[in-house]
Amino acid sequence: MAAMRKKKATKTQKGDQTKSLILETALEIFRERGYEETTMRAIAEKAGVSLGNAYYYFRSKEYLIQAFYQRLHDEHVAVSLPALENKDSLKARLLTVMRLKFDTMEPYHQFAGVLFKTAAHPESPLNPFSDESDPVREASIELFARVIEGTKARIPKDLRAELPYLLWVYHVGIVLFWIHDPSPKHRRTYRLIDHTVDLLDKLIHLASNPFMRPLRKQTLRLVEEIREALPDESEEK
Amino acid sequence: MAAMRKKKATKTQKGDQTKSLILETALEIFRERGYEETTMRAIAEKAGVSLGNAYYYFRSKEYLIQAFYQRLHDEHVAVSLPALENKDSLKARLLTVMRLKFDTMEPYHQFAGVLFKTAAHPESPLNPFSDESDPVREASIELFARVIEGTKARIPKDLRAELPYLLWVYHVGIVLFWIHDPSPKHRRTYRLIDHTVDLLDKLIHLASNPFMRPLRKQTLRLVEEIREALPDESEEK
DNA sequence: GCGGTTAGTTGAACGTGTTCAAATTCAGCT
DNA sequence: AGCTGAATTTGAACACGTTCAACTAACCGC
Repeated sequence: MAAMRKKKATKTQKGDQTKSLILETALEIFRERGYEETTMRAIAEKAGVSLGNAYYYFRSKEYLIQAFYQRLHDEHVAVSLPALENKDSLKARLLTVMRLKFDTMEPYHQFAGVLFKTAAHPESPLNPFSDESDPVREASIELFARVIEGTKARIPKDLRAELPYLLWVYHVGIVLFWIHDPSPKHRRTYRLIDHTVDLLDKLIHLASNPFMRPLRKQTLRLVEEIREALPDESEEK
Repeated sequence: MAAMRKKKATKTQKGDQTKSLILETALEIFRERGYEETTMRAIAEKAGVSLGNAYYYFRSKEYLIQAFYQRLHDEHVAVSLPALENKDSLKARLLTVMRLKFDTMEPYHQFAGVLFKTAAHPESPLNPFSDESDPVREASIELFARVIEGTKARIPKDLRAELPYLLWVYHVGIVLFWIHDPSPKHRRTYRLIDHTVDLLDKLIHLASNPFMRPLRKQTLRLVEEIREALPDESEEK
């Protein structure tokens, strides 16, 4: 029941090696050809292992994406933390993190779509909403907590507590937009970020107004209810 | 380029018959066994046609879902319109339509997940956001326009114009929740509807306050930008 | 060393979505 | 009736994700 880090622990050093060899190879072909067009056979062949061996380490093709997503997040954190150091305002900090997110994802745009395709499916292991123990989601929310921690804005406690999660949901929305964004260099996504961050900043200040307290309370209660309802079936067979 | 109603026109009366026979059969097995567990072979066999024949009328298994979604919407409209007749307030009207939506979808809960699984994929023909000519989406937004038309609430023109679309997006969100909702009879979804409708009602009134005009304008400009960016590739081969 | 247990690896086989060239039906025309 | 071309129908073949029984390699206690 507790959150365990890995799906299937490799027991040997050699096993680790093989596993990451397969993952590297898979990501390489994904980047070149996209997800659908990459066959498990091609991955296995290029990695120099048997087809069955790939399935020994990754329960399905989808699980390769989860590994990819993990890696992407690590990279995002790695570039975000230094960039945040000299930023004070909530707006600047959020803007920084959001922009860097998509800088990081850039090379994978064409096959990132599949992430949502599978992620939205309730029974998919990649579903970002269910599976309480999903480490990537937790870590991602954690990053938004950092964004907020570092600012001096006067935000009520109740809102402050939910804000990391809310920003994470917001970021999922922008990712969804980005996936569909056909504009060159995804300029539209960046413009959308600029505008939404500006708006969010204003909304947060508005919501922090004592005048807004009842409505804010009601909204937050709702958010909490939704959060509770979602993480359920962590089937972790 | 113009919105054409059907993907692939059947040219004969007999063709129409075969097509709907296949669809009926498919929906029946879907309801019994779920989407993933239903094979095209099983559909063809039960319908008494060949495998290839099913593909003559439905380009892929996914297209069967689109047809299902169309039918579901028709049914929803059919029960919604009469129910709206004796309701005046925006809140009551919205509540009615939302509840009926999920009453209608109830029998299909277990296989509705696949809708989102594929719908979120940018290249999927089911993607509810792209494909300008998608008749189901248009019709669905139209229903929310009806919800608003029938009320006397004083809503500014600019907001009134975007509200049908915004409510449609809201409804998509609730559907997403419902798909994941494991509570018996999906009570949680209904509770969520009650709460969110209440909140939306308040928000709409708040946004209609002259005091809120600048923020409202900014938000609506943003919504418009997002809407413009999305519908793109209607590949209609 | 040896037996035994566990980890890792193999590739054939299966089920399923999809394609396609060929066969069949059918309506309209001469 | 016979012809023609389009609409419809067929089923074999293909490609791919996934499974699994069997095999090999590595390690551990004796």
